[in-house]
Amino acid sequence: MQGSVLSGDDRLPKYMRLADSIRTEIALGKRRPGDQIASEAELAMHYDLAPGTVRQAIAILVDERILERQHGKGTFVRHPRFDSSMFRFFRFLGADGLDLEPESRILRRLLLPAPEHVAQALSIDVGADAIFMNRLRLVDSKPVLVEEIWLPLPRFSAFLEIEEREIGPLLYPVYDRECGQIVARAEEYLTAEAAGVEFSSILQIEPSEPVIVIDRIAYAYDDVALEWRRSRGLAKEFNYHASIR
Amino acid sequence: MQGSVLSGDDRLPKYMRLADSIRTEIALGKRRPGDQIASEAELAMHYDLAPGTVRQAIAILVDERILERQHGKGTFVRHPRFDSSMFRFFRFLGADGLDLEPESRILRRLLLPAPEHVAQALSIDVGADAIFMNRLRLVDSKPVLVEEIWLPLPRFSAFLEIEEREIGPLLYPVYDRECGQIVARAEEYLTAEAAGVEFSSILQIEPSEPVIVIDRIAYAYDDVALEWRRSRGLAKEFNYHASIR
DNA sequence: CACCTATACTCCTCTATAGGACTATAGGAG
DNA sequence: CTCCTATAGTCCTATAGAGGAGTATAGGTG
Repeated sequence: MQGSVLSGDDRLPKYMRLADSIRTEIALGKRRPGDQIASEAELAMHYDLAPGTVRQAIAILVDERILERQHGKGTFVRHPRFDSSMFRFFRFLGADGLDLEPESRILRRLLLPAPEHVAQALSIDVGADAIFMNRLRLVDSKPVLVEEIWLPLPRFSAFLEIEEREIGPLLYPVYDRECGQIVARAEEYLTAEAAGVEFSSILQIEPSEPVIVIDRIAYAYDDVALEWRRSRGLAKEFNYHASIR
Repeated sequence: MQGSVLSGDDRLPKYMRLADSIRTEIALGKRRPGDQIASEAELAMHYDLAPGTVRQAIAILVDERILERQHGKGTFVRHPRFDSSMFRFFRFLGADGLDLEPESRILRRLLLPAPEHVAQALSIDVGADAIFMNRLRLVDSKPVLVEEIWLPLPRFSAFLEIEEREIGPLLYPVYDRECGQIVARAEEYLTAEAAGVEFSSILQIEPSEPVIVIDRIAYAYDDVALEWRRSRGLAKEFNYHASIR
């Protein structure tokens, strides 16, 4: 096929409109992570563009970490891989000095009315029912992280039905497989506080000991908020790194 | 001038070698933040390259936040602006709800033998003398942040001589003006802990109250480590945001 | 004086083309 | 069977050029 025309505002540069068009295809689910997109030559032919213009469009999406180029193979929808990012920050070393894979234990999973800050983040009505899950992460059978997770309905209603043993330590693959929801990006907000009575007993520390609190809102490709999560972990195991310039 | 030849390994693509060449000029101090570099057309002429190749080289440096393009005006060495980044994280609001400019009070400034972690970061000998500075940041006359700062000799020897009143709240401009040292980028490492007796008294809080600890190593354009800094601030005023994908 | 216009310089968009480098596969040589 | 080679498809590098768009300035117009 040849001579197809780019949609969108024609006052915008062609490379932007092509990038928008590919981004939209992904947001609509026509292309999933891992899928190969059309080659640069095909896109150029299809939309009647010069190769350089196509490359410029793709460069934008590579920069946004939506696409990934592989020299000699093709261009692919990137697999977002940050579910375990909490363990970029928390390094738990076993007696042998090697990183340990943390276990997961679900403490509660039920419907509850969403509190205000959650409802706002997930764009649902305050007090509307949502799925609430309470999870404990353990390393060497010692608790290191507690999580409060909120998921909106009806998008995640299937998540209440599935067996607990089907839920591994990584939740985002489960969201994809069981509910068809793909997490594309997230925003994290980080602070610290004293553990307090509730969490000190769960984490088996003193109430005055500091914990890191990470709030995360996860979004789909179309920017719909999918999950609200608050994680608390031992501050002394926590180390975050950032490069700034 | 025309027909100049790119230096560096000629197995590398030309755009990379041009980027390297510009980066090196900046590292050597031939170009300073704010300076305008040669136009794309001039560079293309000078090195006998196609305009697209020059643009590709500049794009790399723009991506690295070393250069900045201004449509219609030119391309400039970017001003690194992150000295106040601590106050991206700590938001101190006055009674009127507006952001407050924090004051600075230097508690100590003297030569001391560098402890191991500092010496390692600054690539100097353990126990070698270095400048140590202890600084307090205040908002509304209330202490909110304590800083320990280490600077290597002989690079910063002028810093010991200058009057305290010449040192404003922002140190990096002082490093530039007084010592000719430009901070180009930094690495930050973040954790939290209980304040402890020493810092609780300085920050006027309880010893058990949590504080955020930010270690920062600042580097020049040529990747020489210029400053080691550890800042401690009230955790409850601290909020860090990150986008991940 | 205030305003407009022409000019020159900058980066930006887009076209068109040629060949190199990397990957994968099919088929033949040994 | 293993190894090599040819081939085709992919992204990557580089060339050359035309015109658009934003910025600044000099000089003319009213």
